[in-house]
Amino acid sequence: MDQQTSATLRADARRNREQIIEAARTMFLRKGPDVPMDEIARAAGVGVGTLYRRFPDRSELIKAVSQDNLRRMAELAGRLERDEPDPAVALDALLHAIRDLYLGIVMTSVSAVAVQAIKDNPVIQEQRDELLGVVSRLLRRCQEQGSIRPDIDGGDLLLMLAAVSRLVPAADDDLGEMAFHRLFALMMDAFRPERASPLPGRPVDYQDVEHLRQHGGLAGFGRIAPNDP
Amino acid sequence: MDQQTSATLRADARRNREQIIEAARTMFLRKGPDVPMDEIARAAGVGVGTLYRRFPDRSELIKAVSQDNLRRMAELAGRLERDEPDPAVALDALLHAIRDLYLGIVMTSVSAVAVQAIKDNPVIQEQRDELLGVVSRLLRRCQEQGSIRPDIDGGDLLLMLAAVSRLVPAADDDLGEMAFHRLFALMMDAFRPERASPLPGRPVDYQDVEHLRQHGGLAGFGRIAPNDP
DNA sequence: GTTATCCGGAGGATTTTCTTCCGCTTAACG
DNA sequence: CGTTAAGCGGAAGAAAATCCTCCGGATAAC
Repeated sequence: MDQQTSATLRADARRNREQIIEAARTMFLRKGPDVPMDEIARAAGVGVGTLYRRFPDRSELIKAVSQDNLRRMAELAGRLERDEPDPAVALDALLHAIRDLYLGIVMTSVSAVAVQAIKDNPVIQEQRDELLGVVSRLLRRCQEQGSIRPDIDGGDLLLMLAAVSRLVPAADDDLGEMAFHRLFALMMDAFRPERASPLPGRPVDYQDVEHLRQHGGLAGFGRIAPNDP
Repeated sequence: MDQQTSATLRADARRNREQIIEAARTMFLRKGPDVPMDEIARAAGVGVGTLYRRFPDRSELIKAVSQDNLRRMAELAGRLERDEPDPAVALDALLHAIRDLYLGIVMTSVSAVAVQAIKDNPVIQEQRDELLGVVSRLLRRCQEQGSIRPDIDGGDLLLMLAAVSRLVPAADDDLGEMAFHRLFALMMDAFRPERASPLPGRPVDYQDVEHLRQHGGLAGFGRIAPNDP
């Protein structure tokens, strides 16, 4: 059912499908995972009927958004690692892409439905591993060259991104846009190595993040779909 | 109606009232402003009836929580400014108090209902101004003594706190607790001067935050009560 | 120009959340 | 202790929010 997605679809239908995913990506970030379907449809400029025709239920939509996010990121990550010799520049570019696309890293790494969607699809799963792998390697190289503090791991980065991502700006608010960019930049400075003060606890890795997701250890984490186990 | 709050109340009733406020404080942070009243009641270990008897509707509860938050913080802020000569130590202590109490700075500074509640009560309003004043002064002194980067304002601090506060840990999860403390520390490091790279935009002040709240310029900001104007 | 595909959104069905109400408990006080 | 006024819990009816189907009309494709 998901295969003829882009193939046998009429032009307007394909356009609408993309608009829906785009709108859902932002709305999930802005209002949370149980934002009403009507609102998503309105934001996408289509009727609810169209939304339901393309995505029979909420979890299908979440799956689609997650996979789309992941595909974009994996693509970019691969390209950057291949073409950009300086890991600091590459990591910077990757994080900026997350910001500019409101990519909701939370969703692709953290939602149970999204995780299920990923497991269901070997290609996507490979993309996920690839993406996390690239981030890990870039991070390590940055730490080796001294451009990122040594006392953090990928999970720390992920959690910080998740926190800041929650404050995605409204579409038409310049001040919000400015504040969001600024907050993001401020966050990135937190990872710089100069005179880093000792952090409590220990570096948080991807496995920790997975544990937090599964056990609801942090509010706003996991349970991206209302009826997640 | 709010005056005999602590006065003419039977001992068990007063205890319950406090438990409700405590539970609501955390639940608002964990689940957002429209968390069902039943959940708050359950978390407080009381029946819904008790909750409604004490707080006739949601906005009364939000008001009570906000005022309670503000009272605690203003008290601590005043004490710190008076007794602690080093502004860096004082500011640090203030921020740690916010963390330890899950104080929901968001709510006290940012919700329309909370803002209304504050305007309704001159004493509380004075406490609010006092608190923001203390933070401003401490911040300025820290910047003068070189312990905080000079290119930020109070609003930047507030927004960062709001972002990180959203990831309040679950009650019984050690990993979540650790990650939360760590994230908080990481955030504070972002404000140190040694690693300051040029930030985009301009310093965000309290007035900007107020504007963002009123116009919904940042997701998750403002509209703490479902029917906020 | 024809037709298969797609669209929008009104509105009934369903789920979630609110709020009241009353019989049972308990703190307060002599 | 015993009395009593204050307080409690939570079942259940009311209200609100959300879901999702359905079909007359529009439009891309050829």
